[in-house]
Amino acid sequence: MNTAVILSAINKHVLLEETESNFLTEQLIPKKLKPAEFIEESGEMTKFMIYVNSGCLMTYYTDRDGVDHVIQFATSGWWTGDLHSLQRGVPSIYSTRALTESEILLLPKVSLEILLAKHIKFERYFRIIFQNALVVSQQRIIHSYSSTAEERYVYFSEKYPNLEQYVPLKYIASYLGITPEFLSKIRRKLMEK
Amino acid sequence: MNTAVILSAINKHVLLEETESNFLTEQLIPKKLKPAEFIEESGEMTKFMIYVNSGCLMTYYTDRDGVDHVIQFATSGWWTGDLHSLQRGVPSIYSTRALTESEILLLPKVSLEILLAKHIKFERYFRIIFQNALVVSQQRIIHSYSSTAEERYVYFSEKYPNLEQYVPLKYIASYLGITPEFLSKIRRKLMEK
DNA sequence: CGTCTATTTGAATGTACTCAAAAGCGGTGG
DNA sequence: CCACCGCTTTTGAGTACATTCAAATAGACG
Repeated sequence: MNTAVILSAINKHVLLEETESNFLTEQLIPKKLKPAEFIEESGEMTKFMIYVNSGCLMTYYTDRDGVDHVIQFATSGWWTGDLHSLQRGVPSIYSTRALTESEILLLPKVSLEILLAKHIKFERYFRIIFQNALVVSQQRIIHSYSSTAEERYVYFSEKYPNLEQYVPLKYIASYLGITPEFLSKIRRKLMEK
Repeated sequence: MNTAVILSAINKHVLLEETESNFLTEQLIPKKLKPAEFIEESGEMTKFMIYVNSGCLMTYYTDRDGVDHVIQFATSGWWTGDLHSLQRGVPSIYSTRALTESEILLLPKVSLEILLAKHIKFERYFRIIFQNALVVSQQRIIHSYSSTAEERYVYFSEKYPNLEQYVPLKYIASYLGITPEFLSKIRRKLMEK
């Protein structure tokens, strides 16, 4: 496992100096995950940001009725984790686990803080990352309010065509905010067309 | 109208130098809005970020059926506007207008870029702002998926008790993702309790 | 092959929407 | 000061979208 991928991804947004690249590389903790393996469980303190090098992870929230709600699928090139827990030092309300064999890089909270304080470029990088994520998140809200479940599903499968191959449908249903049974009915209806 | 409010708000996150405060102050364009007055219309390029000094604005999206979907109410101390349009230079899909008499400060796109490039503190400030907004946005998604319309309304009125006094119910319904008729029925049901 | 989990199916139900109409409410002008 | 206008909110009946629950079927893995 190496850090070439993340460095080139970051360099699309900011131009890192040699020292900055090196510093980041030293801080990152590589880790491999097996399918279904947890990297973060709700109730725990979040200790790092998670960068996905390869594979696919999902982050979900379990409500008071015990129902899971997937809030994000993270594939190669995505950051994931619970920002709120990380920043405020409160227990996380999310769990994150691998859906497939995955290679990830962990950036510990302290390292992130040093990175942000000492190396200006990273402030810029994360500002851009968060700004983009915010735009996407707001678009998701709009889309969930102005479309039917069927439209949301069609949109989802067009946007993430490959995800469907290895993500169980029930998690996709959860991400779309519907029950697995209803997703099944939507899919049958679409097949018949 | 003055900039003391915004400066002190920013200083809660980063410590601005005198020169930085001054530079920001010079860039900000104060503006007063009357109720129902637009500051941004969908289809136009977004030219600035909007800081709300006083009053209340709302940002909404009009879907292909002509239905409005409120995505944000911005009261004193909030930033609003269309980040996506601002950053990418594409026409905005959102409209923003005042709900009450409001005083706002406009930060032009170019000024923002200079601010970010030349004054490190602002990268940090906006990184924090966007990060917090992202957390809130994700919580809103979760809440909209794991609660009924009634629960969402109760939560909303507890979280923004004052908003209800001057925001028409139909916009609150829109923000909650329900029809005005249904909100009316929810309210009656709650009154009867 | 058996077991466990995911997916599908169907019937009954519930939540929220649509449409149409009435009631309320604030402003404006005669 | 009241009548009228336009807009918001309420009401009710009928409907549609999505859920629940129970059970059958299909797939994956040891």
